[in-house]
Amino acid sequence: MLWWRIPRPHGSGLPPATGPIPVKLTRRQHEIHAWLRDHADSFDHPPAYDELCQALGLTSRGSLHKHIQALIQAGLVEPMDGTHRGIRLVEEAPEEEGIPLLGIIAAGRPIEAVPQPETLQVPDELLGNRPCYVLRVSGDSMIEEGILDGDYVVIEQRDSANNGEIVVALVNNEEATLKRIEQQPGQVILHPANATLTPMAYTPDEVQIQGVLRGLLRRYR
Amino acid sequence: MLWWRIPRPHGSGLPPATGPIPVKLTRRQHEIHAWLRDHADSFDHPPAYDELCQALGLTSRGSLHKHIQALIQAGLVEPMDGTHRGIRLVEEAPEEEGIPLLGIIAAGRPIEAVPQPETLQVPDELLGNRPCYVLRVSGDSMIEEGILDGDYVVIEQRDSANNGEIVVALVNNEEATLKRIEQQPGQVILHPANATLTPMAYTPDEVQIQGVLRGLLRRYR
DNA sequence: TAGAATAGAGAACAAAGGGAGAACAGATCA
DNA sequence: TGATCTGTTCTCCCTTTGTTCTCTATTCTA
Repeated sequence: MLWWRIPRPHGSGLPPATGPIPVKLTRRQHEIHAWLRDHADSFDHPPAYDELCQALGLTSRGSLHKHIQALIQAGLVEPMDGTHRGIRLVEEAPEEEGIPLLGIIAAGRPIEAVPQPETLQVPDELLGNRPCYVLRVSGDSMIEEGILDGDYVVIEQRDSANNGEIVVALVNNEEATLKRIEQQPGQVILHPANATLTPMAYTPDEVQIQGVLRGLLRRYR
Repeated sequence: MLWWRIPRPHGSGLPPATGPIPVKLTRRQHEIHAWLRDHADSFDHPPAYDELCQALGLTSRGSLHKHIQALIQAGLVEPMDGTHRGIRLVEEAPEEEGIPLLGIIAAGRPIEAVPQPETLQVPDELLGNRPCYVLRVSGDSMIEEGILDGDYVVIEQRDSANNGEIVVALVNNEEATLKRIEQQPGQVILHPANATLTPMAYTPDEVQIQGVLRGLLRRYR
């Protein structure tokens, strides 16, 4: 199970559902609500009672009506005031804000974007003043700095860095890498922290700084 | 998220008059409460008496009822006023302040308490079900595990551990240390992660486990 | 050692949960 | 406009679930 928080896309600015906690629901009500959430996308129209009955294995609209009524009471389903337009879920309140996990960084390859943008709850202490993002580290190129395979690094978005800082650098517009940077007149050296790898030198225009390391998170399980 | 836990408002005690008291629970009641907390994740709905009976190896709902009633009395379980909605734990109100930074741990010395108790904002994802605290690491004894001088470690309060876990161990009631543990019949070996240090073996009664490493935070500046 | 506390089994019960189906009224559409 | 669809209301029924009881076995305690 992923341990970070996946934000819900908050599409329409509908009335915010002010904390209707599904805990008050009965088992069946919860089941139906879950079904609606999971299948909301597969309908081009909001499902009518009969469609829903069929999908849920019910024969009686009246039975379903009781459950939907409870969901409306709980603020999870939009009340339909006399209309015949199907069952619509109330848009979920936007999830607590976090820092986006943009992808996986492995030395020598472009940053591999994660399929769907997730966010990580990052302590304020690890953030700078500028916008930040999170990358998952793949590989051992910085192992001697205590940055291990699987760690999450908090990166402050910047296009320049001080010597000695650990940066996310884009080399030749294709390889992204996490390295300690040393900038000299005419050349930029990227130092790994792994005895089996050697520092690499580039011309300044080959290297583009994409951010500076500000924090690190690791989870043990 | 354990969605079926009820948040307990800490201003107005939810348990009517009894309050969040250190009520004397019997052994079995404590067992059942612990089981509920540990297995909360594995239910997608509050468990009914019958489910719980089956899980706990009971044949009689009536027997279970007595225990649950005691837990309700103790304010640990939400009273169900005539509903048939399953057993729901009362959840502690979310701690806004964060996790307490208890002190600094350096191999071979007692944990040095910080002068003024701070709290650290720790992502939920790094926390377990049990109470946690944070220690600042001093020294390089676990450097090869990527735990550096100055890192903050999130420790889950426990008095036992599995082999291979990294634990906070109190040796001879005076030295606290962060090490990987190996428990064998008759001896406990604490493995550092630093080539300049050697594993140390103790008798089981010399070593007291104070917690298990759950997460790590590092700040670069 | 007697009595109390703890723990469980199992029967019986009332109420809630969940569903079927009929009937109805307003909305929708041909 | 009339036929149909859709949400609503209602009544009846069975199952599930929490509760209450009594009875028994075990463990703890004065």
